[in-house]
Amino acid sequence: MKGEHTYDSDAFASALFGAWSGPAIGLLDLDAFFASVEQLDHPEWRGKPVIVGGDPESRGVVSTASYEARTFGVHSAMPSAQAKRLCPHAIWTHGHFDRYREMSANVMAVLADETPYVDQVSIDEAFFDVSPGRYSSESPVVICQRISRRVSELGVTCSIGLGCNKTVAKIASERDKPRGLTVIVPGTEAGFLAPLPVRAMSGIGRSGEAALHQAGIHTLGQLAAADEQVLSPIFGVNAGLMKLRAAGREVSMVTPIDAPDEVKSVSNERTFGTDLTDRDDVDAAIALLGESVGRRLRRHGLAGRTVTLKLKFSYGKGRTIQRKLAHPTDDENVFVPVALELLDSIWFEGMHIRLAGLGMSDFDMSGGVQTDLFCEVDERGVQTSDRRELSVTMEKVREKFGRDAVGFGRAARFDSDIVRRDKS
DNA sequence: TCTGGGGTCCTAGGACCC
DNA sequence: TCTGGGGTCCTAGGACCC
Repeated sequence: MKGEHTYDSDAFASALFGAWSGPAIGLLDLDAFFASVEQLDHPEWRGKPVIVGGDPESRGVVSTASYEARTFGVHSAMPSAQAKRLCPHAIWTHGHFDRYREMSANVMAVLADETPYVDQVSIDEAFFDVSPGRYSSESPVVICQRISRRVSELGVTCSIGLGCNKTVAKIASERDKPRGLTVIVPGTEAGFLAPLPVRAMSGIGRSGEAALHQAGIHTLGQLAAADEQVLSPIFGVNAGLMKLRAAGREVSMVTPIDAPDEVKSVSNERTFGTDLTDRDDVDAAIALLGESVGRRLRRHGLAGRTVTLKLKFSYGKGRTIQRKLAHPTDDENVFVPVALELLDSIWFEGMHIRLAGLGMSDFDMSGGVQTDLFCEVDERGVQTSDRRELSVTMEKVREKFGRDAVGFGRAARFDSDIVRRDKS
């Protein structure tokens, strides 16, 4: 008997896997998620190639392609213009992210109803722990089949991988899509992983793969057996962990669902349809990015101490510059001028800016309040300005009357076609 | 007609302190 | 007669993920 199976029959699975030994970790991955939601909401699009992504005419990329579009060779992260050539008759949409978030929350609620141990890793993926005896004594396979069925009832489908840890579950989930359930029986994971290319394991990207090939390591089996001295220059402090993961021996923690993931940074960036060369335009773009970052910081109740300005130039290379502030702030009237000073430090006439990004991080508020006579600091030790109230008021107006109700007028310079990516 | 928009984590060098 | 080593903070950049 091989360790890898795809099951269709409840009876067969429960007969075979009534007794599961050790941890049972699942990964649920929603199939072509954004495109599937669009097809659910637009019945006339079902069975047709649907592409969620950026504008083919500017510099957009494909966020998600429906399975019908994938048969034409279209896939995530492909430049939209290329996708358009491969599949000219595809239905295009820029996406409806509030709707995707809503559907994602419904799916996560199904998971939470089955087990309290859920780690949501993205809008369309979550690990869950269904180890027998941890929460329920039911067969993990049966629980996964039920999850799959309940998700289908919501109008979208998922693929699930089940194994002894996250690495195994994740790779298993990719074996059979869409609507697959792939089970790696405990004890068979090393054999399942060994022949796979190193790139199959998350955490190994293009450059990691190249470095491993250089060292003569091509498969996960070879990685598991490799000398840690060889892996150290490639993975740094994680060399030992990568070996363990490749061997299928990693021990995964799946935290209870109510443990909120700590937000480490909040940022906003924008690629322009045509490069910005005028300094006033760049300043306006940064101010606009700052509004969005400030709004999200305040919504999360966060205040950051590090301002990061990110630029990409027309010839491809980029720069990121950071500055640490004396006080944390959630007020763009404070951190946007800092970002503009950072820009001053590298700006030259003739610069072609393809992308500008602005981020805030370093939210640790435990450092205590420093006193500073030269800026306003509120009772939390957060630096503010007399214009913060204006920003807050504008947000409230927008919430009530819509995004375009009020603004500083600089938004009009840039179209807004921001699209997020979904890999499945 | 080469590459979007979020994020996280790690490394390495320099400044600065003892 | 100026020099070692360790620790920590800050900054820039890169790899990776969805």
